[in-house]
Amino acid sequence: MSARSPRNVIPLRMDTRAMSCLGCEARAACLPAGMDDETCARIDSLVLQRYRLLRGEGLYQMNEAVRGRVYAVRSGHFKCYRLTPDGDQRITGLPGRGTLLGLDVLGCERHASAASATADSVLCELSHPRLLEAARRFPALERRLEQMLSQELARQHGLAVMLSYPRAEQKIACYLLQLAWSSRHLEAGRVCVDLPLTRQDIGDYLGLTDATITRQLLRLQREGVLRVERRHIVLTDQPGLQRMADGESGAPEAAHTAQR
Amino acid sequence: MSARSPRNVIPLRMDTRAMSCLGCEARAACLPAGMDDETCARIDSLVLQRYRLLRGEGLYQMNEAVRGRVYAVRSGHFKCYRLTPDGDQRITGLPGRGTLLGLDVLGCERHASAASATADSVLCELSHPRLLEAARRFPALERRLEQMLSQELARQHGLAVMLSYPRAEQKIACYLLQLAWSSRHLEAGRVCVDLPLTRQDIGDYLGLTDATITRQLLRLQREGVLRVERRHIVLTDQPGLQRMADGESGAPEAAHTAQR
DNA sequence: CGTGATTTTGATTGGGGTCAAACGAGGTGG
DNA sequence: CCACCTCGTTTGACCCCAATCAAAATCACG
Repeated sequence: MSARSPRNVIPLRMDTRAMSCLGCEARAACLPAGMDDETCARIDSLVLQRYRLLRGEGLYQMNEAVRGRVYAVRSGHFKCYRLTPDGDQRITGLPGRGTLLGLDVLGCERHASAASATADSVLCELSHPRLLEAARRFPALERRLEQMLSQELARQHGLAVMLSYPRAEQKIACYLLQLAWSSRHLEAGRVCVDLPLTRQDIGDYLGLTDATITRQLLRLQREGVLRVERRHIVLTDQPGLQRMADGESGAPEAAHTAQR
Repeated sequence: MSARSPRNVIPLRMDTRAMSCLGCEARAACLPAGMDDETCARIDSLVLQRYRLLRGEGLYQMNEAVRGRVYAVRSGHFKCYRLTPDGDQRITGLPGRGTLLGLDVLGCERHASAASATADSVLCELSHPRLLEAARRFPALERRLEQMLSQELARQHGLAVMLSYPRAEQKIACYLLQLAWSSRHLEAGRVCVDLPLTRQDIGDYLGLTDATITRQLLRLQREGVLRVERRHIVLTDQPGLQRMADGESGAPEAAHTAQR
């Protein structure tokens, strides 16, 4: 009902380099991307507070009053979703490390979607008006802000494309590739990803059901392009996965499947 | 292959009030929304040129170099889409009157999606750098620009929600309601809309096929919520259509279909 | 070690895709 | 004015994929 309760507001020590933007692991993907330490420190000084949110905790609810805040994801993952009249959630985005939350409500009075953490996370809270004011004074920040908005739009376009794929296999392959693209950590030479969501949530995101997610993942494993270990996925054949995302089925039957 | 060919660049007379932003029919939905004539005239002076595009003509192609331009739709409709490797299009957005095109490529070198007119249209071309510079000088414009970006993001969220509806009926109902919301012209007391797209394109937009669009439209007609006359649709029972978009089927069998 | 959440698995069904043909309207040229 | 062509729409038959419902299994956590 109410906003995020104050007990979750854990003011982390912000004086150390590690806790400031300077030593942030998301620095390269966040507002200060590509900027020198001096500019980065200026951006850091815009941060009002840093929060720690536990998996499952909400940041804001649907229809909650907008408070002129923008949040940067320092670590963890979030989901943004709307609740339909009949009670199930439709996910509108999955902001991860370095992403800004709250850019979609500038002219609005109330949030059109809710946001909650899908993993233990740390957020940096900024005042939206102060951020804009700073942008006006520092052109580099202004350009970066525009770029991030633009990226966000492009990301949403990608989501629309993914959602309109006809086959479940394509959607999941595409989703996994996206994850692999952002979280690049290797394991025995293979790209591997940790799913930040339950099967249920992945299903909501892709317009499928949890049962289908499970089945398709196992199918992809059977086809030999990846290995599933609960939430941990090892991509053993990334090009093959890419081919599936592009719509080419496992069986190479189609010699000339030009559709249009 | 190449950009919009120069012969389509029809420099319309811009000196008259009717052709300027002051007398534009999209004024209330475009950049100068809510501004006085003086500010509106300033915005008008930012317009480099106005183009007339015929139905089917392209504005830019995928992978075309970005030229630092932003386009405002003065009249008509556009579709933005990506081509998949196997040749069919995935529509990422359907900008209409008053919308800005080209906001999604600020930090990019090349367009990730193509744009073309789905109806005879008039575009206003602006220089992106000059627009931003003007925004810096006029806070009202800056706020409006942010608001439009924000709106665009919210629109995309709505698209994602629509695409993840499980049933074709819901998607189409939702799409029609969106159309009705923007184009409000009445006919014998009933809201009616003219589809700016072919069945094929609507299908691409909603992740369905043209055959399904046809069948669902006729089904909705049989259910009595609308009348189909080629591209012209009369909504005879808007609340009923809304109920369908919300997922409540025609048959009121479900007393407690809580799913989650 | 029990409890609830998450994941897996199975059997069944229906919605929408696919393919193909027929139809209709608008435009062009003879 | 009509023949012709093309594009968009309608319609039908068939089939497959993913939803649904339900139960079992596994994991996470106190």
